[in-house]
Amino acid sequence: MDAPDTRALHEAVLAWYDVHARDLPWRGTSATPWSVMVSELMLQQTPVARVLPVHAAWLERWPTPASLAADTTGEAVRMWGRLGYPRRALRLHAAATAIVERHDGEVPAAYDDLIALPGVGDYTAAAIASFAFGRRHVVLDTNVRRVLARVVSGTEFPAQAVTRAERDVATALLPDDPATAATWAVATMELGALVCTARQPACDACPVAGLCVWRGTGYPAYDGPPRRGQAWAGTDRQCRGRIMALAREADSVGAAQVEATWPDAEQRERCLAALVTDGLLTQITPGRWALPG
DNA sequence: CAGGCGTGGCG
DNA sequence: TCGCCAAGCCT
Repeated sequence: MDAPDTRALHEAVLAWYDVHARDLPWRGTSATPWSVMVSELMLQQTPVARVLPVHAAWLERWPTPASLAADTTGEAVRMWGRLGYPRRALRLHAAATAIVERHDGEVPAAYDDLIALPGVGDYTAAAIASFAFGRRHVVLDTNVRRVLARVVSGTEFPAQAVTRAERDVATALLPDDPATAATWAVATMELGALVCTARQPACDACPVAGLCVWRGTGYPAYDGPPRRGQAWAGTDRQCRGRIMALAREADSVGAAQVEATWPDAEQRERCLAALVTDGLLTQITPGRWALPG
């Protein structure tokens, strides 16, 4: 089966998005670049439903990069709540500081300026430039990668890391007009999020089912290397999470409270020290810790 | 560059 | 139930 016709693909996906796009607060003309940037950091590895309330509260409290930069990292971590990966809160705070220092408090529009900010990698830089400023960039997130793997390449899942071939496919498919390219980017992401999902793709509802190589070749099973899972029980990540949950809920925590969170003393102390090193906690007195003030 | 880094919902 | 998954980044 041949790769789908680019024009037919564009028309089908864009028409579908026009009807089915979710009305998310960081989309649309009223969303500021800062709102888009905050959403992108929060959405890294985190479902939309969990981001929505935190994003709203965050922008209410810190409507500009300067307002966040003027507050403490500890307050940023506290507001981050249970979104997970709390170092993202530190990076967002650091990015806000850099934006004030280097860009006069305005979120930059250029990819090169964006990717130089803490917590902003290739995907996030392309996403902000595209969604907030209408620029033309290849936006390769897990959704887009899965959609292109199936529709164009005929495989159920993409490789572990982005390959050159994969980027070439995405580049070739990117519409020439910047505004259309930006819509294409968000539309392919949305298609992956709502229809072409990882576990149970809703091909009946898919606008490009008739063009899809994976479907057209009978849904060949994934035959690549085993996909990386995430260990959890007993790991440092779980231990760190327990300690951070305590710290978010109180002004400060004592050694006895920390002890009660985790039985293995050596691991507990190691994680506590690492959290301090990471800047997520500070030792305020001997045997007492708090979010950094 | 493979592995570490949170959290919770869902099939 | 429990493994898989959710708009990655950093080292």
